[in-house]
Amino acid sequence: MKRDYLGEFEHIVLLALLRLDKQAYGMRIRQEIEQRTGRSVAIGAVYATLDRMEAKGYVSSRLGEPTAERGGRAKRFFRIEAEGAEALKRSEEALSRMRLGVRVTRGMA
Amino acid sequence: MKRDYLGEFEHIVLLALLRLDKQAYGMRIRQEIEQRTGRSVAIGAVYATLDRMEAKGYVSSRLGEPTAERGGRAKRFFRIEAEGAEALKRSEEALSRMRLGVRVTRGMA
DNA sequence: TCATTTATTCTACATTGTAGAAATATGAAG
DNA sequence: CTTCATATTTCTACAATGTAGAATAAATGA
Repeated sequence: MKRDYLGEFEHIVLLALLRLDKQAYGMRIRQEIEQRTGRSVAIGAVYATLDRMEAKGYVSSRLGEPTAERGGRAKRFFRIEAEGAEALKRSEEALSRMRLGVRVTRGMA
Repeated sequence: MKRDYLGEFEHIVLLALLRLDKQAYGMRIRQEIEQRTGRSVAIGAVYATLDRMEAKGYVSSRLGEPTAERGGRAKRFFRIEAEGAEALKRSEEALSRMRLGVRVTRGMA
């Protein structure tokens, strides 16, 4: 039952990675999503999603230098991999084609 | 754990409803999604998703006239309800805000 | 060493996604 | 009226994704 496109939250997390670029680590990703979308995000949800996408090869991670400025554990930075970018593209294109010609944000009913 | 936005497939199905308008019944919805997105869709997936969204008040359904032209069971037509339209709008807007300023379909890596 | 801070990891469960066989309802043919 | 072919929905079971929050870890400075 291997899927080749993204779930809703996976989609949002990948967009956050692109958006944050080198700054993409768990806590920051969560903050970015909360600020942009206005919805609250459990930190566990972010990591679970990232871990699963890493297992699929969609993202990779590396530990940052332990040079935090005011204490605290080292950051784990994530970046999108080619397969993740492709899945993102597929999902974006599928939605885009479904949306073609329909008014989605005005007088939908 | 009540969600106020859509899963990926729910999202696509709602877009299909808008797109098909009065023609929106299970088999046709499936066909529309397959044609637009290029992915194959199990008919059970369509109904399960529609049934769950109906339970949430996102869509409603009514049975069509049993006046099929070449035999076959009556169609069950679906339409999007106000709450579904709102959820769709929220999902679209969340994605849209996450996408703002990032190149999603070109040179993403 | 302890308190504080920042961040990740873990565990458990809810919701959504998926597949395909089974069932239902019709019209047409015999 | 019985059977066949067709169109469509319904059902069942399981896999994948989403979510929550407590627990744990690692670093700093007093």
